[in-house]
Amino acid sequence: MTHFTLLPTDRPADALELEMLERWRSERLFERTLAAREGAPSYVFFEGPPTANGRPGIHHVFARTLKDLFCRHRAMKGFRVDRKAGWDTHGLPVEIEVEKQLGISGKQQIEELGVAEFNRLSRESVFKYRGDWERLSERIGYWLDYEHPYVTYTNDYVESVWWALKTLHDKDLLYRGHKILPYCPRCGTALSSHEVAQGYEDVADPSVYVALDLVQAGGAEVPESAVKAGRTLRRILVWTTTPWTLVSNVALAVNPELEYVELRRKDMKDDRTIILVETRVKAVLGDDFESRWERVGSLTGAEMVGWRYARPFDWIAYPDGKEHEVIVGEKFVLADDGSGVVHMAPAFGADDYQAGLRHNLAFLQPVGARGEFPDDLPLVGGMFVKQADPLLIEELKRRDVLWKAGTITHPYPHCWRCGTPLLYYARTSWFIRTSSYKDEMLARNARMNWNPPEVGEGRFGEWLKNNIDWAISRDRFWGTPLPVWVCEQEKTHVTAVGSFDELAQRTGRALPGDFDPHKPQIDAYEWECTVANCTGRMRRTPEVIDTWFDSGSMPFAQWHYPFENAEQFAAQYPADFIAEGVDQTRGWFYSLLAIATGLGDALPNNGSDTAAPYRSVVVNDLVLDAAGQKMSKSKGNTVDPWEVIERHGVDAVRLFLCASSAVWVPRKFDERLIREQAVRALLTLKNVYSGIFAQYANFGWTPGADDPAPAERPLLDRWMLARLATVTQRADAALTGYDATAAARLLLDFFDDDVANWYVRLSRSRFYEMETADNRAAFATLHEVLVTYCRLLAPFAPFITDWLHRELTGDSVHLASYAMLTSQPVPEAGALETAMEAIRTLSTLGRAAREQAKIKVRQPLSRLLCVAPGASEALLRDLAPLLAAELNVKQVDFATSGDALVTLEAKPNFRALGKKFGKLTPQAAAAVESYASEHLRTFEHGDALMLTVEGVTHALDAEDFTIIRRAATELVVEEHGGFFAALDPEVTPELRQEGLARELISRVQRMRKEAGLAVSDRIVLTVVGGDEVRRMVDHHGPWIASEVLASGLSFADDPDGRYHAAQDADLDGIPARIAITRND
RNA sequence: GGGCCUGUAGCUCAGUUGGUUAGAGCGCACGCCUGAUAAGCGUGAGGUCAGAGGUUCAACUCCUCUCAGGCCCA
Repeated sequence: MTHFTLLPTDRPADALELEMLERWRSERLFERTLAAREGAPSYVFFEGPPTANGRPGIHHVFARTLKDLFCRHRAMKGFRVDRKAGWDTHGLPVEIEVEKQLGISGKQQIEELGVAEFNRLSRESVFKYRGDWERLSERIGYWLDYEHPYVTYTNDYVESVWWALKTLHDKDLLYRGHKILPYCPRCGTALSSHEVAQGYEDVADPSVYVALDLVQAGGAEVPESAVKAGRTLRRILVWTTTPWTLVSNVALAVNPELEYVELRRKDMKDDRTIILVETRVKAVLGDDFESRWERVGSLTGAEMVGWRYARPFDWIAYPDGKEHEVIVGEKFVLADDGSGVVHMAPAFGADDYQAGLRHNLAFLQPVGARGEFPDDLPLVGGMFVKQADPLLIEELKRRDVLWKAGTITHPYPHCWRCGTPLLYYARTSWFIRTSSYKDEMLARNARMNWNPPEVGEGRFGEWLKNNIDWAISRDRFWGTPLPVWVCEQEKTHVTAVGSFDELAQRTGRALPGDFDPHKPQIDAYEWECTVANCTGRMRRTPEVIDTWFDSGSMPFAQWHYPFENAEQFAAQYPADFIAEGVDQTRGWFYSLLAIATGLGDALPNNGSDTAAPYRSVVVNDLVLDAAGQKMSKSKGNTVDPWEVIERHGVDAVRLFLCASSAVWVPRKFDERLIREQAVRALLTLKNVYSGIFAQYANFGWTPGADDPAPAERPLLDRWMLARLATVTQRADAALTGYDATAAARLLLDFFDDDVANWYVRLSRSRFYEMETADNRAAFATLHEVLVTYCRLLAPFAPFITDWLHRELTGDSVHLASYAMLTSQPVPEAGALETAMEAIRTLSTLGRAAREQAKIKVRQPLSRLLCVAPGASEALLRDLAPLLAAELNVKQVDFATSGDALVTLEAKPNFRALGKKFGKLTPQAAAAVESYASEHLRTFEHGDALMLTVEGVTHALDAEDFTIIRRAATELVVEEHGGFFAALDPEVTPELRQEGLARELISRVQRMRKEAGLAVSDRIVLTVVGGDEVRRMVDHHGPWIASEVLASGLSFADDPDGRYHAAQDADLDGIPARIAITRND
């Protein structure tokens, strides 16, 4: 006989999960699930590779749960879902980790250590945390092939990336440029826009106004001041938040279209004027400036173009042949802040640089790669530029050009890894010309199924519209080396190398067996320039590439395409599905798209009319702490996933993460809520299995041919199966549509509400008496429900569902399909669900009526009169016994319009009436509501009903209003939404007696329990009491005996003999004494 | 300053294409059950749907603005 193991109750939350993990491992279950789908159509998933240089946190659990969830669902739907793990192993994060470990900092110290040694340590460091990631991923049930991961530093991977870069180069999409880039002086490298995006922080910076002397205006020399010796009469006001760039000032910019004003002090102690943009006068000089200043004149920006001024610092000589100390007109100058005059330092600002090119301005760059001024500069020589600000402000004051100095708090980009404020800095860099195929990226993006859509259209789409070329080179050490060789004599002679073979060919000798494409080894490869008549040598450009280019290459590089696995890659591209956090919008989501679009038909299935490289993407938002604060180490509010999992089990954590709110809304991580929602839901599942199903099935039920066919089972069972089919279909649809939250909530609600709280509760007694048809029907139905529910829930809670599914069927749930166990359609399923819904509504109303009448459910009552609109009357009648039992009434009647006690009312349907009557809807509705009962009765009999409102006449039909039946009686009435339950509160002597019998049964059951009797133990029951008790026992004796498993029941005047238990009882106000003895 | 999201009961969240008593869980109050029992169930009280305008016969729902919070960008 099958034995269903009961769930142990007293074990830690995670004990069962740890057991399952061990089982999965020893069975190699993941591999078996893949093997089971051999030859099936593929559902392609790309794993975004985590950087294994920090411990995974709870937000990683979230993202990985989502990835796992949809992959499991599709696998159960019959797809083959390969899931290759991957590791992002290059880049600054790794280098910084090594620097920390060595206690060194910056490029210089790395070079002192030796790049070879540094990169050796980097390679080792990468997997310092790999164990953590693998253990946690396994623990949370994230199924991924960790035995064959792609690793971005391997030779194969690097070679594929080289191929991609060369392909882009051949398409003229890779070029070297000179641009102002955000630059981290500590790390010594430029950052890409998506890296910069991660590091904005509010900081206090100087806000400095300087007043610079104009020396030439409108072609004439500006006269000297009579008051201030050596100064001119006119000055222009300039604003900056980076005083250190004033050292490199070469020009001022005004907006030609803006109005500027010239002002002079009224007191004449100073005869000099100042010029600034009109709209900023009050902000700069104060609201009351008119009491102190007089307007000398106004002028447009255009008028000032070409004027000359004297720069604030004159330490650096201007190069010959370039313009300097001149006012230029630029439209990017705004009047929102400052003075409407912008100082230009072309080396330190993107706008400045462009203006410099347009106006042939001098280019001063007195700042080294470490962000320091040269040693020979006066005053601030050798200082880090930002630290030099206070000294420079002092110097401005000393020179009497400082107008005012304060501080301003504004967001400023910082290095996302080391926190150093970034400098905008002119650098040579390699770029991918992404802006040249921006439109195609947008077109592909529009074809992608974004969840939620607004991230694709808004956040990502808007950003793509403003796409700028991707600066992919990094002046660092541990990364994929840029496979570009440049002629030392002529920089335009450039060769991109696309494979290791090609490298060998170029150099003319085979690569060594231990060939390592990383720095510094790779830098030793060089050859003679092959351009005709050129005698230069080709040397590798020293940079490595942005690690985002590595991860964005994973679709092909994970297969070492195009050197190997072409067929496999073609079958695994593009991805059907990826999922990452919203922070990847400009990270991986972008790099995948930018690379795939740039490569175009160099990749299979990658036409411009596709959604490649990924068809669907699910974006999850942040995990906040319980108070809604962002988690951060500095706040100390991070959550250790291991601790949470140990406390609640990961099934509960996964369920909570999916169900608590839409995954693309930031969710608060509150353990209290995990307990309330997920732990409780799983507990109900376990209770129903152990406490109802397994416990009693073990008395002798196993699934088999003796079970009645679904069509033969009671209506309650058929309803349950109909619901199950509906829920199966809906959960499947939700997951197919990538709505994890809807699916999770649907499933949790279904089990709690429909299964546990309705089907099981109403069926409980059916499980006690074995081997009847009804008993077999109940077990078969509950078995099917449990098995199917395990399958539906398995993608969310893979542990407990697998344990249960194995107990129930002998097989792992993860080898099952996402479908019902048997799935024979239930006739009239929809009507049955509707009718049961009505019964449940009436049950609520009936209970409310009992509360209102203050009659407890144990006291039987004679009659409940109901109205249930919209449900099949035949089904309602068939279901009525359930309602009668639930409410403990002898009879349930459904009112019909013909009943004498019933009056009819019409409830208008505004939606339908609105279409007919438009503006007259309120009047029409009022008219409908006022219809008399008799009038409605004739309508029910088929008479037409015409309604005229203010001369407008329409025929009304059944859609335009709902007829509500009300019983005009003395009964206790509750109603809601057209549903109506009227309870007859009269307790007749017979009912009273039966109520007492129920009281007695209840008492005895409690005593049995307190006496420690098993549910199957037989007893002898003795009851002592007055006449009323005697009559009750006489009348209901057999029933009482069968309910409490009494083989003997006697009434006595006087207690006698020895009992297992005896007690005085108050049976609803009537004293009695009850004694029981076990009958062995 | 720009883009996107969010604001509904004490708390966490639902609320279909606008349709007239705005729902659930938790918590709370009261009660039931005692064959799921270190469980289970019911009933009830809680909301001017952030605020102000507008469109409409009708707005939690659509539009505009404001406020508050969040993410991303300048």
